[in-house]
Order: sequence, then C-alpha cells, then structure tokens
Amino acid sequence: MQTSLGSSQSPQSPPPPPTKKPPNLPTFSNPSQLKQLHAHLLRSNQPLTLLSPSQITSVCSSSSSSFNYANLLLTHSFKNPLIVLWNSPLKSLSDSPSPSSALSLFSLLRRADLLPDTFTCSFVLKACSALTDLITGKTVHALVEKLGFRSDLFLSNTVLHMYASCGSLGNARLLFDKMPNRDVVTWNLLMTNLAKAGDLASARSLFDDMPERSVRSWTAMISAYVHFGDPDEALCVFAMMEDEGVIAPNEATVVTVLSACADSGALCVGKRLHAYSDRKGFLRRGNVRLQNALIDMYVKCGCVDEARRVFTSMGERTVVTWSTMIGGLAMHGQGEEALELFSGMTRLGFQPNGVTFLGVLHAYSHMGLLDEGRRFFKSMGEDHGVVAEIEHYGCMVDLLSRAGRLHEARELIEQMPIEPNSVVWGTLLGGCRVHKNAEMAEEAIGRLVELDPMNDGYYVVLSNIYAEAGRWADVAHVRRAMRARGVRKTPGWSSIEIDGGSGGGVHVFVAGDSTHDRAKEIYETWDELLGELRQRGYVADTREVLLDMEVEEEKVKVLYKHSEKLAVVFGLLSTPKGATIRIMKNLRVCNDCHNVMKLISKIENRKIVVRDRNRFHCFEGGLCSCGDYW
DNA sequence: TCACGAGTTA
Repeated sequence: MQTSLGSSQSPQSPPPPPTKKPPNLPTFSNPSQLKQLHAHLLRSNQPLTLLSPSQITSVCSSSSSSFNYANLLLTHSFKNPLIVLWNSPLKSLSDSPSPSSALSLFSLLRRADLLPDTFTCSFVLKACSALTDLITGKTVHALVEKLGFRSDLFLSNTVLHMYASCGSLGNARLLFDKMPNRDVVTWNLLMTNLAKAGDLASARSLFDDMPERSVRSWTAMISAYVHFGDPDEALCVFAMMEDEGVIAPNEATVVTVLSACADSGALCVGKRLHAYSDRKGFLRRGNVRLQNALIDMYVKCGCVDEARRVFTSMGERTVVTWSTMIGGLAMHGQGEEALELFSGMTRLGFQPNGVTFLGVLHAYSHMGLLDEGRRFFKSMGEDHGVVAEIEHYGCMVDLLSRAGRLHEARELIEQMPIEPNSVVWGTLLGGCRVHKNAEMAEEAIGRLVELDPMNDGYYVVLSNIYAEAGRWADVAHVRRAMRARGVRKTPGWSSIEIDGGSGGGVHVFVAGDSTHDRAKEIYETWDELLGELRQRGYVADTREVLLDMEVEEEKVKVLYKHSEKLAVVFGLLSTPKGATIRIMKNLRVCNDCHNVMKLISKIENRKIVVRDRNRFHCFEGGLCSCGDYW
C-alpha cells in the first residue's frame, strides 16, 4: 500500500488504473472531511502521505481558511513544490463558469508567498480573459515581466490574448511590437482580434505581412470577410490559398468557405468543397457543423433538392440542422414540407429555438396561412417557452400585411413589447405595395425616414406604389426627397454562374448592359424569344417602371433590359439544353420579369431558380414556387 | 497540471 501510494504521489507518473487502486485509500470531498481524516491518521499513527495532495488542493481551494490549513499540511508533509499542486485547482477554476474564483485562489497564493510559475500565470490570465478583467490582467502581465518569463512565447501569447479579450487592442499591439519572438499564433491572435473589432484593413495587412501562415490564419481571414459581409473577398482569399497550395483546407476552413459560397451564391466552389470533404473523409466522420454548412450552402444557391439529400444522409442532427432545413424549405416556397419537418423534429424530442420558429413562421407567411400562423406564434411562447424577438414580430407583420390585414399589422407593431425597427416598418411597407395602400405606406415611410434614412429600398417601394397608381407628381416628389437626402438608388444587378472552362465563372449583368462579350448575341436571342412570348399572349407589365415617361414604348424598352432578363437569356445560351438556370439578384424581382420567367420556363422547358433579396422563385412549366405571392 | 489562435441556422 505504501509503495503504490508513493508512486501515485509523484507528478511524473501516470495515475494508476482504477482497478489497481487500493480499496481503502482515504477519500474526502470537503475540508471538514479532510480534517477528520487528518485527525484520524494522526491518532492511529498512520503517515499523512496516505492523503492525496492533489485532492487536498482541489478540496481546499475555495476559502482562505481551508487554503491556509491545506497549505500548512502540504508544507509539512510533502516535498513537491507547492505551486505545482495549486496550479491544478487553479486551472479548473479558470475553466469553470465562475473564473473569478481562480482570481481569489491566486490572491491566496500570493499572500502565502508561493512563487507563481508560468503555468500559474497562464491560468490566471485565462481567467482574466474570460472575465475581461483588464486591471488584474495588467498586474499579472507585470508579474510575468518581473519573474523573467518574458521570453516564454506561449505565455506572451496568453498575455496578448488577455489584452485582446479585454478590448485593449492598443496594449495588444504594443506587446506584439516589442515581443522578441513571435510565432504564427502571435500573428493570428492580433490579426483575428483586429478583424473582430471591425478593422479589416489592418487585419488584412497583418495577414499579408505574416512570415508564415497556418490553416488557422487562412480560415480566420476568410471568416472575417464573411462575417463583415464581403463573401466575394472571402472567396478571393480562399482562391489565393488554393493557388499557393501549401496548406490544405481543414474542416473549419471548409465550413467558413461554404458560408461564403452561401452568401455569394457560388455554387461551383460549394460543390467542389462538398466533393473535397467527401474525399478527405470529413463527412464520414460525421462533422455535423460541416453538413449543416453544406445544407445552408445548397439552400442559398438554389439547390434545395441537394440540400435535402445532405439532410437525409445525416446520421446525427442538431437543432441547427433542423432549423437550416426548415428555413431553407420555407425560403423556397415549400411550406408544407417545412411544417412536416417541424413536427418531425419535435416528435423526435428536439427542442426548437428562436431560429427554428422563424423558419416556420416564414413558411406560414409564404403559404398565406394567416390563422395557423397566428396560432403558431402564440404557441411558440406558451408551449415551447421561446420568447418572441423582433424578427418573429417582423414575420407576423409580414404574414398579416401580405394577407391584406394591414391595419392588424400596424396594430401589432404598435403593441409589440420591443421597439420596432426599420425592418418591421419596411415589412409593413412591402405589404402596402402588394395591397396598393398608399396612405399606410406614407405612414410607414415616415417612420423609416427616421430609422434608416439612407436606405434607398424604402423610397423605391413607395415610388413604386405611386407609379402603379399613376401618381407621377408623387413619384417625382419621392425622387426629390431622395436627392435632397443624398440617397441613391442601388443599381440592380443579376448574376449567373456558368460551370466549366471557357466562359465559365460568374457573369454579372446590370440593366441595359452592353458590356458583356456576347451582348449582341444575347439581345438577338432575346428579341426572338420575345416574339414567341408575344405570340403566347405576353404583354409587358409596365406598372413598376419608375420613370415618368410619356410614351409607353419607352417604358417597355427599359423593362426589356432588366438585368435578370439578360442573365436568363445568357443562361439559355451558355448551358446545355434542359439544365437548370440559377440567377442571383440584389433586389426584388419585378412583376414583369416574374411573368417572363414563368413563360420562358415553359417555352424552353427549363427550371429557372432566381434568388432575390428575400427568397427564391423556382420557375417550372410556366409556374413559380411562390404561387405569385411574394 | 501541459496553457494561446479558426468553423454552422435568422
């Protein structure tokens, strides 16, 4: 028994396997049990080394009296450097939900004159980071310097991390500049924290200057661009990474780049990453986050069937998986299936969260199921305990106002317990456009001008409403107001990605575009197609043309050059017969383009998927998945 | 004791 205890005391040797544990090794789980045991050992003349020193520190780390008692006991009975024994509870406290107890223990250590080692410092710094306690962090940094640990690279990185976590990027930079050695972690730390603070330019220049980059450096840079809404730049950095070919993307990289693909609609890159993940065995290992990212990418690139395939193949799912798929189906106008999935997940015992409910509410909204949606909104709080947030109210406003209940929608906005934002009022404005209610639109725009004065979209919707009603003086008035405020209409564009070699890649069109290599061919084909459309009874719908033109012909000319029309014609020219055409738009699709897409899908026997600002339209056989309700 | 840096849904 003595010998086996002796070996378990030594910190170098591994703990004995549980089966070899002596059956009557004294254990204790609090200081008073320890004291009883201590007394018992003294009385029965047994050695105090029967007590496990690490158990002593872990049980006695939370109060000053037990600390002092344990410290005395350890000093007299054990030869180990005490600090090593105290580091262990210090580490677990700094990892715990209340890291401040690590700081309390640290001050007891200091008062007991125990000299911290590098481990002590790093654990305390970790607690400071978690608590964003800059004051204590600075004290520990000073101590690190005083104790001569400056050249410990790992510890210096931990100090840098502490400054960054406490929001003191100035100190982080200062430390970075005077560090005698830096490694790739040092660079990554400063770079990611600059990026997190929104200083993408500094982060990028640091990234460009790095003497060496790890897979984390690349992932962090890509992630920063995705996070700040520049997925195209994120994809550029990823392309650089592939060109260099030094470092292979890992699972985290793939997840990040997939979200860039989702945001920018880069289906080709997304598909390639899917194949890559398969080859690398990422999917076999059942990485749920990666599969979730794949579902999201396919959904947002207009391939809901492919998304469903990934979803079905998954052995393990999380609430994120379900929410992504439900929201994706809703976005694609497949509301019934979204609702079925919701029942499925609750049947399986998954607890839906706020995001799940948003997806379901979207589904109701797209299906125009007013009463069901209302009931669901109520049950969300009552049966599932999920508190409605502003996005949920936004969905309800959408549901009500698109169903024509504009007054109820406005009432909801006034009664909601959260201060309504521009999105909520903008949603009501959208409903006003559908139901041609200029009066309420004016009220909504009144609020919007205060909440989000530089957003051109709202003015455009209002002037659409006036234009549809032929109120050209009011249209002009809105345009003057925009000019006066310096608001400019966002130019519309549509993009289409073509697979493969020459002519492959993303092609972007703006309205009236004549810069494309094949512009002449595009316009000629479009003219022919137009003839056929007219034969089938198509008449241009100029109600949404904003310009006050005397001649109807002029309006029609403007309409025919809308970017999505050019993109779809180019798609017809550049993809094999029968292939699906996928288009992305930065604005809402207009009525006339919606009609044209339906007809083209029928004439050319093609599936056309258009992603606009809010949702997807899938045109097939002359119909749209939105049921003309959008 | 074995420390610091990247990733999914609205």
